[in-house]
Amino acid sequence: GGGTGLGGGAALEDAAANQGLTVRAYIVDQFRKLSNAYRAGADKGTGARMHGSGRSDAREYHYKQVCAALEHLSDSPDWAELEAIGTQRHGVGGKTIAKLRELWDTGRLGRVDEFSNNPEQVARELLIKVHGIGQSRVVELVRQGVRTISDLRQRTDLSPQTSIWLKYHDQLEQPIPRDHIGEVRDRIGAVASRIDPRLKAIACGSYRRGKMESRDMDVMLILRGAGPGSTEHLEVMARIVPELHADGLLTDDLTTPGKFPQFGKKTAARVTTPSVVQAENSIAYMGICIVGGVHRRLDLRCYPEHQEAPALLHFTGSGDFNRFMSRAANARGFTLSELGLQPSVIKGPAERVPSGPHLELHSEAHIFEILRLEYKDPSERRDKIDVIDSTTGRPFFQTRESRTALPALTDTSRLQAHHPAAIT
DNA sequence: AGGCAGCGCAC
DNA sequence: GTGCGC
DNA sequence: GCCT
Repeated sequence: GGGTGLGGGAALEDAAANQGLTVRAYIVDQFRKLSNAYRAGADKGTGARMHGSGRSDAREYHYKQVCAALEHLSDSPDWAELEAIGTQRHGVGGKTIAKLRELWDTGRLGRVDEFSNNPEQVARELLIKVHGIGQSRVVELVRQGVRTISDLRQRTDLSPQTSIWLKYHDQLEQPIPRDHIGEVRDRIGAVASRIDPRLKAIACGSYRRGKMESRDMDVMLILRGAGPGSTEHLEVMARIVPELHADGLLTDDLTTPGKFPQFGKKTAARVTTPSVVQAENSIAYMGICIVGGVHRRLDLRCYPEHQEAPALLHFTGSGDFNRFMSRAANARGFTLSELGLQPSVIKGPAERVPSGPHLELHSEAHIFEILRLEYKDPSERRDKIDVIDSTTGRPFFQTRESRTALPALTDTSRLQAHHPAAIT
């Protein structure tokens, strides 16, 4: 390829330097902007049916893969290194290489400029950060003229969850210091063991991945001794949330913790809807707590002990890592979720159905082992390229050769021989 | 041409 | 069932 | 947008 002539890549180096970034960081930033733009419905906001309209989700996904690949470049890649990822990295194709070439030659991406010069697109990317405003609502709100958070506050048709979240908008945007999350876990753990001494609290999410700061708090409760068939863990949320309000930790609920809305005074849900009945047995809680005088988002979930390993894996993330690990599981003939791991097969169009029992999972490492994936410490679970095929030692989604399901492992009888206590 | 993770909760 | 969050 |  060209670009190795005099001054090749100078425009790119200048653009990066102007922002105080390495060339790699600048390139990743540009593609991350594309991913964010498509998440915010970049090709859905305009009435004109442009080419590719309606593929926002897939493109967001695509550009996330591209960012993962680009993260593995050197600080100052030459053109040969950039071009090489087109053949070396799964998910990077011709259009992406063309965009890299555009960056190399001009230091800019026309598509990014297009988006940042479009006030409606800028508004969509701002407003989609609000809790409860997703791609669908943001497109409609912006179409109706909403441009700023202030505009949004004027609306009378916001969901209760969105209204609550907006009350603390500025505080919720602030990063949470690591220490605060450990403190909240301990407070929840103390309250939990008063309710039932079998309960233990574990902080997951980016905290467990070792980050010094987090965007929210993710705490998991495990009911020790609870096995398959037990439903006791479903009653925990309705009992503990009122206690956490009384303790002064919780200030607002974004989900209904149970059938006692009088305890969660500011609960977002109404009293008589079917969802409240359903919420009697909820395993997932989302709310707002206050630590060190600052309001923070808190997610709380409760699982029986036999689901500890898959739940821990799932809620430790990252989200991208989960998606690609699940895809790897599918390719191996399994379905993976926070509830467990079980053999499954494709049946008909777009339908995957279980073909065997949930396996007994002793630990996170056990899950990696069954799937023949290299164990990754929580701090190493970042993206697609961290999902490693342990039979080759290479990223699961990097080779072009097709992979086969694991014959020995999709054979359920043999599986149960290896793991005699498979769970139905 | 179909798939891109899989689930719980609000509505 | 759709929208949303994780 | 890319893979199968």
